[in-house]
Amino acid sequence: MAKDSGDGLPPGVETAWGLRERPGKGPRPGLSVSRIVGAATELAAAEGIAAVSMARVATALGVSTMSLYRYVASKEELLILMEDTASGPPPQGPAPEEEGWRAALAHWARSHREVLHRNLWMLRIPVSSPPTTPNSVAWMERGLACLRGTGLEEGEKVQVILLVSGFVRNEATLMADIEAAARASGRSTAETMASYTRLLDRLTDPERFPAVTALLASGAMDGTEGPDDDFAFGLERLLDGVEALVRTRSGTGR
Amino acid sequence: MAKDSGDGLPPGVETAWGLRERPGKGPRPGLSVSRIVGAATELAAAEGIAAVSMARVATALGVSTMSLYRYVASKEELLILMEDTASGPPPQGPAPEEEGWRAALAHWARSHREVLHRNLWMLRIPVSSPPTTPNSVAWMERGLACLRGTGLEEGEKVQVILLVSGFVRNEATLMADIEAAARASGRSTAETMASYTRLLDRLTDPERFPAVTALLASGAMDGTEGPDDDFAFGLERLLDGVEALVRTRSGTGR
DNA sequence: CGCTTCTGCGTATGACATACACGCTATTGC
DNA sequence: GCAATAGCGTGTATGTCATACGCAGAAGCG
Repeated sequence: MAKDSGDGLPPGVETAWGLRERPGKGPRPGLSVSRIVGAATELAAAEGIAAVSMARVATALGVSTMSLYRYVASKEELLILMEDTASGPPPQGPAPEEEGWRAALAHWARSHREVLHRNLWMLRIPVSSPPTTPNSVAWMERGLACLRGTGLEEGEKVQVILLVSGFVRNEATLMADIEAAARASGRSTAETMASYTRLLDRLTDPERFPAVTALLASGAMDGTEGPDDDFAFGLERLLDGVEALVRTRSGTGR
Repeated sequence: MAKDSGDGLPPGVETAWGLRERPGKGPRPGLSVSRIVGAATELAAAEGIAAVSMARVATALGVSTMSLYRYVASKEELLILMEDTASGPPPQGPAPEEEGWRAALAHWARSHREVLHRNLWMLRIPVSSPPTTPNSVAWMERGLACLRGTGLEEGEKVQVILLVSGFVRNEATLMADIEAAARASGRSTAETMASYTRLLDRLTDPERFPAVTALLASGAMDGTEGPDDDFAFGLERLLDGVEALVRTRSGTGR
């Protein structure tokens, strides 16, 4: 009865939290969750998330497909575990007391972005359930910690964190999409953008789409701004918005 | 030679733009792109995007699976067209000259949200290419138009629009995920949230996760705030951030 | 009329997640 | 020592999916 450690947490996730002792009954396991996750991640990094099928992961490990199900309840669980290990623990970063919440949160956001950048396949995993894996909770923890001393209510802090992480994810996805489209067509990202603007230019009647036409004419879409600038721009806007809120509260603002 | 209207625009998308005349040669088509899209959308609304397979759409229309490929080059194209028709044309909304860019952009964002809310399946479609369908360009047009008179550069306007639409999409996805999880477990969203916080509470050691522990203790996760409040909160932050930028420019700020 | 072109469709291919049942293995209680 | 037991690896099977290919008939063109 008390074997299961509580609410319906998937077995692999329980392993990740260090719960679930191995009851050394049957034959010794020839595999491990982490080996499976490792192989799957390698596959995803090399050929994209679409290449991650139970069959291919199994052959990469030299076992049969069905063996994996002894360690992982479903493919979805495998993906969640991949995400958790790829995220890794959050970085230390500057403490909000020393350099202010803004620097701390900006560092957190940039670290988050780097993780996604290094593991672009993460962006293609459909989100299905709220985060319950150790590292994702740890990231949440660090994000919240950035907002110590701002005077924000706890609920507001979560919202801010969700706002920032959503932005990071979004920005990274946009960039990854462009790069993926470029790679698919065998051209550079700049060429891809250029052909896209040319297409838009051909499609948009200046009368029906004056603002788009003006945008295209301005040359702003010619890709002189790199993705790093885009990210920095969005993050500054976001943090400005948060700062406006923080200033209305009793925090020091430091 | 000059039959194809230019760069590699998918045939169904060309139809959506009104290009591509029917060369009345063969037998009259018994189907149409819009009928296919309609059936697929009904299916998605009723059973989620996962239920949309070429086979099921075809049977819903009383034709064979392969017939669909006479109208649509691939399933991906079908999804794009579904998205376009479900979005519909953007709303008129207040002109920035009358009520200010902020009210205009807020209205744009809310309308965007309503579309997603009415068609939750849209959130599950993997984004693959930059928007080239008529309605998506029209939405972009209206978004840009909201920023008339702000003094922002064209490039900045796109970034702001991308920022806001990313936020809307993100917020809607978060909410849809919770609702989906609730429906899957047969409980209400409030119960689902409660069981989630209980789970987190059990997992998080107060020493390792002080901020999360404080959050849980504060009762802020007890779901008294509805999703509408969350959305309004995030949007205000975002617009505050944009406003900070606008104020540094020569625009009237009106 | 004959030619071209487009239609709908049947069949086939190869990939996929996963249920199920079997035989085997290490440990535990006796 | 020994049997019961639980965990392990795997083979086979099922049902679903997107889509390539080729055929037969229809509609318009000359």
